Amino acid sequence: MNRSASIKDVANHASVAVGTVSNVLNYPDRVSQRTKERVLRAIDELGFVRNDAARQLRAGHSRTIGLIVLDVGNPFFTSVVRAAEDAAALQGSAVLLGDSGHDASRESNYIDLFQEQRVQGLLISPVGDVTARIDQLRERGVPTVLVDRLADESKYSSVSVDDDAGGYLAARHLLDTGRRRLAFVGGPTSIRQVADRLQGAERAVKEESDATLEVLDSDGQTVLAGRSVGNLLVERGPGELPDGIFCANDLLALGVMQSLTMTHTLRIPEDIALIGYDDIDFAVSAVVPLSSIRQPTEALGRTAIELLAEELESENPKHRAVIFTPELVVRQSTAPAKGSSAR
Amino acid sequence: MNRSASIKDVANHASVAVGTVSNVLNYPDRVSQRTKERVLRAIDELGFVRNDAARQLRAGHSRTIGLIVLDVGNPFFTSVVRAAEDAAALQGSAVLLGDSGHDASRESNYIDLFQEQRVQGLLISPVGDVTARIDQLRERGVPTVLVDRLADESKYSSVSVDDDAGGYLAARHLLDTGRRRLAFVGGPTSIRQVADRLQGAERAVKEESDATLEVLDSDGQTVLAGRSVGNLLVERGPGELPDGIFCANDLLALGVMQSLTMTHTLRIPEDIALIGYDDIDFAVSAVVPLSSIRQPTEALGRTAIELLAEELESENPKHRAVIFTPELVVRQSTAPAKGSSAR
DNA sequence: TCGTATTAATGAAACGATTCAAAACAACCA
DNA sequence: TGGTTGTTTTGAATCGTTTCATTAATACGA
Repeated sequence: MNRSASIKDVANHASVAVGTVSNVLNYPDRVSQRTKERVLRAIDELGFVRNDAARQLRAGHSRTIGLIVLDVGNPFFTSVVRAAEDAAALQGSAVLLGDSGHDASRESNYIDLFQEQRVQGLLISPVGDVTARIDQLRERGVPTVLVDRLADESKYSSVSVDDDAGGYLAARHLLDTGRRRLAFVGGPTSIRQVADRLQGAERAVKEESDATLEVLDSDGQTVLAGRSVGNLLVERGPGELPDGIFCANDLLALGVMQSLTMTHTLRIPEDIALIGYDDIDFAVSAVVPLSSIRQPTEALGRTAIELLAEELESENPKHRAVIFTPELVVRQSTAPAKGSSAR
Repeated sequence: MNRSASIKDVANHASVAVGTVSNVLNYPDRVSQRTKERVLRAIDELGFVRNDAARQLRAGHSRTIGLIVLDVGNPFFTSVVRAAEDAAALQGSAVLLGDSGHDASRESNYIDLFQEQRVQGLLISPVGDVTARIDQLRERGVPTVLVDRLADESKYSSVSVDDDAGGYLAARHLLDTGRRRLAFVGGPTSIRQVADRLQGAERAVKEESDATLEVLDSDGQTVLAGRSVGNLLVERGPGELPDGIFCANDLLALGVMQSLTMTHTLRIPEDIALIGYDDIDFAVSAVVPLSSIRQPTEALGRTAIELLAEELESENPKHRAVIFTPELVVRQSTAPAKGSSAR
């Protein structure tokens, strides 16, 4: 059996018209019990499987949604993807996944591919400026929702996380547990996320007249970069040290933690409290379990699908920019210092 | 502009027949320079994009390959996926990715979906026993290659990694660097991978008459499980300790490392050498950079696509089971003990 | 200028599902 | 029995490509 059975084969086998087979598949109520059974038996006997290509050719659109992320290996996106897939499945759509790997040309290739596939809509965490491309897609009836990027609500729908709020949350937590000499460790502030988190932290520190915030630039966002910063810290005199450190992500924090704990002169959290960002799996199983800021990735993925559904339903575009607030996860690395009066 | 332009629109706009437009797209050589230019201009002006559904309806098959993995969040699979995507792109196919999440029903849903999409073939890292399903697919002309699972070569093609060899490699390395009292730390040996790695290690140890191997059961394969095992070790008397530990994966090894380094009584690698498995990103940035066994994930993904291509080309099935050998990655955690004569 | 060989362009048919107006059938009452 | 209403079933038309047998155009030599 080389060619798979078509609806016509099923119709012949069951001695009915093709339209009837189609009705059994799509509008079972229109078909009498008797013929329905005959048709279903024929389907079973022939091992008939719907040809989706023919289906969507007729329908004019597919039942798939394109999703392009910057890096599927990044747990943040992995989680967003999974939530989006689940939400899409609920409304009967499947997700086509593309990984741009921060590469604009790969991104462009995926948009081309998805356009050929006539996806219902596109979710994209863009590499560069894709507004022109998105506008063009919309003209052709393919709505787009931006993911992990705040967009001008009058023009596009988007889902994003408030990094400023996350930074505030982290710094506020350090202050609330009695720390006053804070330090921010983060890569180049040209990265929006880093800049926003720093800004939020500054906002929190300004609320306390006796608190200070020192900014320590890191060379990237890796464990090794964090260790370098940590090594600089341990060489300082006791009076020059911060008592609370907020790292722009968990990898940096783990690196800092390594330096501080390796030398055995500084204890976490007694001498220095430490908090990261992202709440990666490793945070909980660090030598000292790491406090962190968790991003609502499931909500991001789910909401992105919902916004897309909204765009698909209404003809006139009424876009929404949904901004989520991250969540503080407290662990041992920021346990209150002895004798401090946490408010 | 609601409906996107079709090949017919392009033909009208350029005052040629539809067949000519199709030829410009598929066989540019058959078309004269002049008309080719006219058609291309029309395509550009109308923003024409091929409708892939119509295309594959005509062709009878798609240009996509289905890939179902157990967990996209697992770096092992992430890497396999990326390699498969790249290899597929080279031969002009795209990969549809499905994440079964170790759930047989999700797996089954993806197989259904891919069958409706008329994928050219299927790569699958199966949850349960899918042989019946695979046989059925093959009858309908959809070949399948098993990924990360060794299959009976007379029946199926597969790509897998030799865990026994990996275990041997790890233990042999510990022996070669002078260690003699080895320990294996690993979860339930009901997991095939764990059992095979242990078996390989035993094989290496048997080669040295003066070497011993102790098996320490861990409760799962996590950092915390490793730390528990490590805590038991540090309570032992000096004479009862192993001098080389092989952990069934890197997470366990990192946990063991945490326990040993936290107490400051035992040094890595001077007192105890430590080697893991998988070579995750964290291995290199551990407090003591961790030696590990790297699995050739890129080769797995690439080869899976190649085997699928072989199955697609030849009508009569001549399957191959390709087994890859993992690779030793030496880092500081297994640096030779002082004064030992590594051979 | 004519015939022939070569190259280019044409357009109907096919792929397989869905849709929908029309036909067939069934049920019911007068 | 005939008419009316409601329920099932039918099958041609359609979606947008590609294919391929035909036809048209062009080039070339005698």
